[in-house]
Amino acid sequence: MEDTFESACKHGENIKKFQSEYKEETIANMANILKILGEPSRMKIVLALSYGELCVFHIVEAVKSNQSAVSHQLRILKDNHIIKSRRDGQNIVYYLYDDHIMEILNLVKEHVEE
Amino acid sequence: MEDTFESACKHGENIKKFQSEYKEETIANMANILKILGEPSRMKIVLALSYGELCVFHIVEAVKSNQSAVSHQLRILKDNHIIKSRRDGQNIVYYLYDDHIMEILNLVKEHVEE
DNA sequence: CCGATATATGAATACTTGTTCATATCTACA
DNA sequence: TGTAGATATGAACAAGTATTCATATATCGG
Repeated sequence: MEDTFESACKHGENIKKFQSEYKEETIANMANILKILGEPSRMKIVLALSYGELCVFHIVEAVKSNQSAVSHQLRILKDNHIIKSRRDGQNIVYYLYDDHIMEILNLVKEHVEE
Repeated sequence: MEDTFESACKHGENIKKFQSEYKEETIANMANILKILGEPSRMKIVLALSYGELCVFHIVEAVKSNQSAVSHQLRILKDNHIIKSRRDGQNIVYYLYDDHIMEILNLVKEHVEE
């Protein structure tokens, strides 16, 4: 059994394992969530909320940004099920969707702190 | 002690905890690594390499891309210490820098598969 | 109901970045 | 040493997106 088209490397079999374990859609979903978290403005919001729910006013304060920018990012985080919101009087209170995201971010923090 | 400027929410103290625990630089580094992984083209390369080292030729095959695009992304991954490379004859063989990245990606995979 | 406060939204802009194309570099081998 | 194979690089282009500005919506107190 001769492969007529072969590089010097001998690891072709592992490619099939990779391709069967990771479907395009899975990879797209994985990349998508990381892309969303991979923006300082959004990352800050998530980390701030990890200490407890906050209204928009306090989020703006925490991340030292402005109301409009924060509101746009909150929308993106909410659409992607990273945070949820509820109304509390005149305020909208935001909080994390679940603990899973923070498990990931804690690992990332360890990683960057070596 | 009266704060003259206060929203209806009562969670201001947590903001300080967040700000002292996460410095700007830490957040920037965390976001940076997630941004890098948050691109399907790069994510695929990393996942493919998690099954073992590969030369560029095989990476191109694994991720179904082309030589130049892959080479550019390999550079970015290498510059950010996500992968390393060594020469093996005519080939350059790429492999993961350490296990840490895959720990993160495994968590992410769990997350998207619910 | 009205004004004030809190939040969301849409359009426009500016910036970042992934891909492509062409070409350069480097290694092995005849 | 010259040629072929393997990989890297640079410039140009296209596409995506974060921020800003202006404005809209919604809630509460009086």
